[in-house]
Amino acid sequence: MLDLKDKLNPSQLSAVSAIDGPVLVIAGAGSGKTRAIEYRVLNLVTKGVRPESILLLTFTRKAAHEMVSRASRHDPRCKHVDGGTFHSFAFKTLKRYSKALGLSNQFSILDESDSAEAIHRCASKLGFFEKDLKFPRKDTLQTILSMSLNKGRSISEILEKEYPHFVKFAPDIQKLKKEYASYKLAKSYLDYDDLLVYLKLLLEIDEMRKLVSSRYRYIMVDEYQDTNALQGDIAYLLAADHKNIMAVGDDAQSIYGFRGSSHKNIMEFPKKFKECMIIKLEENYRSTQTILDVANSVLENMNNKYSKCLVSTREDAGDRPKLNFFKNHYDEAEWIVDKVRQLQSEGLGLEHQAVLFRSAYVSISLQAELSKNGIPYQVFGGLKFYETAHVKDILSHLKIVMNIKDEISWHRVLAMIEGIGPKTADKLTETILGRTSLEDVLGKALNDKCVPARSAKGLARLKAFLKSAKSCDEADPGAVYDLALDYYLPVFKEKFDDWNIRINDLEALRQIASRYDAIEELLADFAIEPPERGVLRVEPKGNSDEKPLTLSTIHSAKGLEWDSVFIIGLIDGVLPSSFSLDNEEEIEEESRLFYVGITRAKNRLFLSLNHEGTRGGITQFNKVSRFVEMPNVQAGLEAKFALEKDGDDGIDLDESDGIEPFYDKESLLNAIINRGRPRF
DNA sequence: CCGCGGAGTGTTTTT
DNA sequence: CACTCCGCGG
Repeated sequence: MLDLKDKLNPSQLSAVSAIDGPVLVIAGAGSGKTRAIEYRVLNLVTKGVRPESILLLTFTRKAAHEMVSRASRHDPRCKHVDGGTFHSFAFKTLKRYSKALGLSNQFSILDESDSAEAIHRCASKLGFFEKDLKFPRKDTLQTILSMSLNKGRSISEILEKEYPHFVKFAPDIQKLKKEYASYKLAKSYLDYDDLLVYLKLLLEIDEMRKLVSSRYRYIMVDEYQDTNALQGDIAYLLAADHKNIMAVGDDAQSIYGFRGSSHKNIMEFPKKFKECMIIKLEENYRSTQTILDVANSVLENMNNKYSKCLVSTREDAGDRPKLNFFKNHYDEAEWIVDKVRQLQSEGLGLEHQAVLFRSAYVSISLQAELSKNGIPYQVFGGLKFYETAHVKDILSHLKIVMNIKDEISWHRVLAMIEGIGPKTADKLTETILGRTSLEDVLGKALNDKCVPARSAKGLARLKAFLKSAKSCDEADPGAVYDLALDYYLPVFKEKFDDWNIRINDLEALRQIASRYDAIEELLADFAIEPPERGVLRVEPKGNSDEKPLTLSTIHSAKGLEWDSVFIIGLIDGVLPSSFSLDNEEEIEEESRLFYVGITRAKNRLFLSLNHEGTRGGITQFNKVSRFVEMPNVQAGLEAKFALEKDGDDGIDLDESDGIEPFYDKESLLNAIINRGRPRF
């Protein structure tokens, strides 16, 4: 019934047919990796493996879902395959077995800013902000602690490398680390890192590991190059007993070094699993050869050589990727809008096109231009929806209904009330935490005596909200949400000048909330796998049924593909990011990022930049990305302007293709003069 | 002790 | 430019 030979090449086939034992698949970009995973799941299930015993760890839940649903089309049993990110798997597993670690399973998840808040409280308690030294800020502290964990380095090492000016605080931060850890334990809080740390601890208990690995007999880990040491250990532990593990990855696409990931896990996989089978998927089914030529050149120019050289299986060479220079970001945005429209009129729907960028802010003027032209779009990456102040505000109200021990949320909710500031909120929170039930809190802890008179009204409203929320059906998150919104709305309007814009988010959130069966699930999902802001921000002005154009950071575009891809902001200081410029390793990561961006394109690739950068009101000239200037890369592109020395060697100026980039003589001159001048 | 206004700072990528 | 920190008036 399964005719695998027809659908797969020999390498894919061997990956798919491997059933027991460790397998490492090195899969180049566009080499049909998703397809291999899809068919392997299918093959396992067809061979009688229970789908529930297959665990598919991927980078996003979307990716897991995609592979599972494709496999399910061939065999509906595949739907029961378990999958998700390391973090969501950790959450689920800890919910189940937290008792083994002596933890309550009623924990709340702290996202990054909650965690920073908690760290701030701990640091204040230790008096670190009182000394008139410049102790690091809470976000910096959070980053330092998290980095130390994810990179497996001591706090001193991290400080020396990344924050040399803070080295003298190493002992204090060490103390803070302990304080923060015990704080979290006391409050039943887990931050993102704890999810992994505790999962690893759990799996190190022989009995528990046996339990978990008898449940999951077949482990598959996608994007293995982007796992960090902790995740590598978890993968190892999951498979330690049965050795049925397949890791899939591509060392050339490792782009999460900043989070402690490294392709080391790929390198070490064969050492950890001795008889491991190694399979390479090298043929590229996705892109035209001209696109791959540029991608290959990017890799060639790196010091860390990658053996890979992508070869297209496609007959058509395709158009040469284009490089366009624009005077400023308005022109760039306008041109992209025109081009997108043009492609659309040629029959290429918006859903087959994508605009990619290094950092979200680069896309702001494009977003404005798209809206102006009624082109629907969705943005992936950048500031998350759930990180905005108003969303965090309203979620805090739901959190305290669910968990009266949630100190951070209580504090946030109380301090919003008129007349209650940080101090009073502290005091109130403290008395609240001594109580065991919400009734108790409403009756005794929250009384008017401890707040100024002008806060009485707000406090009474809060109590009324909590009372009705508690009596509300917990299985109806929509109803509870409405109550919270009712309460929060006046506060919200007072707090934000731009509330009329932000209110869209709160309404979108209402829709999402009503889709859940329990508030607890909603809150967990929001912390661990939050909806992308973009999904909610589809511009409604266009034709309502039109599928939107994708705007995405390159990071968030990982694993995806489009017919036509625009990569904007090819500026030194943007891609590569200015933060990476003094560090060889980081620049290499940036170039892999460029590589990932390029290899998303199937048929058409447009690179662009604009020269008129603005910084603090002063106009500066942006210098073209060093990646584009690399010799073979430039040769592979059809550029609109020959810059500087190159003359017209290998550059084809004939085809104007309706593009109107421009410079007048003077600004071009300026651009050239300013080359080499550091931007920051 | 709250909350406002001014000054100063650092500014990416994600679970 | 947005967020945080600081100092002052109420």
